Amino acid sequence: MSDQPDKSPSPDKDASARALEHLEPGNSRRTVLDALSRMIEGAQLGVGDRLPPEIAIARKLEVSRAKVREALIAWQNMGIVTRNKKAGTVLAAEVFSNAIHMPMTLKLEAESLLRTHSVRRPLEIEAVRLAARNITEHHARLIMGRLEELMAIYDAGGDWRHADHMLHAAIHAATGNPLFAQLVLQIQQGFNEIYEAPFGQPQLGQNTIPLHSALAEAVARGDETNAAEIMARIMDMVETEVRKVMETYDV
Amino acid sequence: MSDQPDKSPSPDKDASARALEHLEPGNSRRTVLDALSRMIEGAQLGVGDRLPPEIAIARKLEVSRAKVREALIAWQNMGIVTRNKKAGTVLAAEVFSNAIHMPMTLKLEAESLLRTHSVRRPLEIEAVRLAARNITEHHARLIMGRLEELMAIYDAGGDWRHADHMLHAAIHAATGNPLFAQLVLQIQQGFNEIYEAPFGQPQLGQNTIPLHSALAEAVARGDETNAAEIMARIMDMVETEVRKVMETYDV
DNA sequence: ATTCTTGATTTTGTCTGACATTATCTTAAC
DNA sequence: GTTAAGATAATGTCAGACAAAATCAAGAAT
Repeated sequence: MSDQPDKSPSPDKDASARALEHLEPGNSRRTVLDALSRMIEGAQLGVGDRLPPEIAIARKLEVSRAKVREALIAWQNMGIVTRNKKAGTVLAAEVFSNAIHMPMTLKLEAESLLRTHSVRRPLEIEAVRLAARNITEHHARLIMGRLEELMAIYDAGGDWRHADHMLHAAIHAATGNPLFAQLVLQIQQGFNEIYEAPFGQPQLGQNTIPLHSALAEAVARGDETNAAEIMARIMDMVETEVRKVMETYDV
Repeated sequence: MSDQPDKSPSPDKDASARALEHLEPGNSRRTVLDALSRMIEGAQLGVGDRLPPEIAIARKLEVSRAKVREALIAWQNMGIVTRNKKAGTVLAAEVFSNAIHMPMTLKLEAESLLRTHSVRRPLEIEAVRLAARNITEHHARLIMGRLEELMAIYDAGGDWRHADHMLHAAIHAATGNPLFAQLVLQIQQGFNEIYEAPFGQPQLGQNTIPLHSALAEAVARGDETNAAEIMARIMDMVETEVRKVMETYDV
């Protein structure tokens, strides 16, 4: 058994202790988060490092534990840290002491993912239907080209998200109606913003990639019904995955 | 001294008391925010209305004040509510707006009527399907009320467009997914902008009004299939009308 | 020697009750 | 009528205790 420099045994504890020394009382408004930011910067904490326990922070900062708690929970809600019973509070995203005001990124309200998805679903289905109906040789070639790129990256185990997006964009283009592309793009962005931040699990939709071959072919061959059917199946699979993730994380 | 209906002295208090009755214990994780969401929806609270005080919520929900506090602070951080000492917690944004941080600045201007319509179509159909599936007595009553208003104005030969819009809004509300309302509203606005300016013929969709009775009833009775069918017919009729107008004016 | 179990420990999660602070409302004085 | 002082009601803060859960370590069983 070789050493595992990736997940060293107790870097957290070191980091946590080191970090504590960078905390100073200094009481004023917005103290806690600022102090923590300075601490993180000063102690050079990175993603995966552990923050000191609430009670230690509270003592060092000379405030009550409740106040520290609320501050840390605020960060948790922003996806900056994760919090677990014995594991403590762990940095999940880079924190820049200035950028903490984070302009109200999106927070995960319980069902926002599913809501977003349920709007995307009919649009995507209608889009492939239209694309199949209005398919031209030019667009068919474009779609099959994008499919090829996607499958190459997917088979190689790379990050297929961009390629996936390009394939869908090609299909939207084939509808002859740019509104579909615009709308679905925006919805998709909203979806990703909601999803990636809190869960940090980029592989949502992975299972649907193999289905994309059949989808692209159906569209290229002009088979409206089949294309719509496959897209419906893809959308349902995504929904299932979303529900599973939500369950896992008890959202 | 005349009364001031605009800034009534204590509407908050009314709202706050009314709201309290929509709170139910139900304990699990993430309870508090969910319960509050339901409360806001149930009591029909809007921007500017006041939530009950922390302690009242805590008692009603049978949890500690600290827990309620953390939940409310989370919403505060999201910009959903504002909190002040004596003023209490006040709704600052629609609760579900956080699900939709998307800019949603659709540039519909240049697009043609038909393009707009073909995006609206699947959304409206899916919306009535969802509305019928999730229909509640409250929403059913709301929809039928709006239908009555619409038909009264229509029969009297008045300008029914606002009433029509209100009916559709009620249906969107019944879906439980505010994204539908937002999207369709924007698309509809784009549609109107494009249409009214060049053609100045406000009665587009006139023929579909009689169908709205059947639509509203189908939704209210929870008949997904029938509702979707009728909506599809309505959308097709609108499309036919648009084509006719375009032909007439040689667009 | 390895695996499994069991218990101790640490940390967050929750509750309780009290007091401080402050924005608003009320009342009284000018 | 306007201003000023006090009462009030809400959030803000604190301290201390216990519960729950994840990790860690030691010992037992294979």
